[in-house]
Amino acid sequence: MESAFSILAEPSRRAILSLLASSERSVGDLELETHLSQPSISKHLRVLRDAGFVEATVDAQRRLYRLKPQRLQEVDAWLAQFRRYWSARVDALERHLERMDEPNPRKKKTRKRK
Amino acid sequence: MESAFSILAEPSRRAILSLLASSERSVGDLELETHLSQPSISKHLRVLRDAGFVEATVDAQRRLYRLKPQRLQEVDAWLAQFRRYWSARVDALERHLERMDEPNPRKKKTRKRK
DNA sequence: CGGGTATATACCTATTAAGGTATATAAAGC
DNA sequence: GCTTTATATACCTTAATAGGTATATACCCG
Repeated sequence: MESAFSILAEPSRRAILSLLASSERSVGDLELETHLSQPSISKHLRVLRDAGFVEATVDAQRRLYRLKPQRLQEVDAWLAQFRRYWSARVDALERHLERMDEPNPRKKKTRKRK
Repeated sequence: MESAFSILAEPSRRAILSLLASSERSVGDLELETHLSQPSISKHLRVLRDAGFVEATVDAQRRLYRLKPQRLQEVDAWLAQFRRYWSARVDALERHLERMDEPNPRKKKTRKRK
């Protein structure tokens, strides 16, 4: 499966997701609320749907797209490992302790090249 | 500036950042801890540095790379708009209320094509 | 059924970006 | 000074992807 990040790398897709964050929308709605052409919107929605970021329901000729949060949660989860860098003050201690135990002896002879 | 997401789209770069999350490392350290070639590591570090995700200090021939959290915080901030989808139960109410006020009248005549 | 509306897709082209190999730069230490 | 170590960069080739235009599909309504 495509990584969540590679899907989100595309600015138009992020814009679409931001719009869908507030409520579901049709392709036409999205066309009006972005500067994108209709085929472009449809193609991005296809990518987002295949990747599990959105789902659609049929309303006559329209397709109503809405957000599916799981893939975005993945990103949130990946970020967890870095959050102590900005979350709380106490965590500065954690980082300090880790520096005490780095993988770099920082002096003396070195490893060898293959 | 390149979007944080496009930088993170590359799996090797995410791996490098994950390693740096625990402590700073030299290029050689990273080479040993990943399956990447040295030029590949250097090139990814270059991208990460230019994008502000890491910084380096000189230690003789070595360069010691460490994390700079700001760009990752950007991602965290962008995610904020979606967090109510998975954070608390109360937020389900929010979403429900928004659905009451969608941009789709969902019946009757339509807009015109240019 | 026919015309207009809504969305999806095919095809083409251009750009970007990644990996590989080779090489350049620079410092270490004898 | 020469050799080894550490990292950066150049060049090449290949693959992925985005946007555009044109067209297909499907539904609505009179």
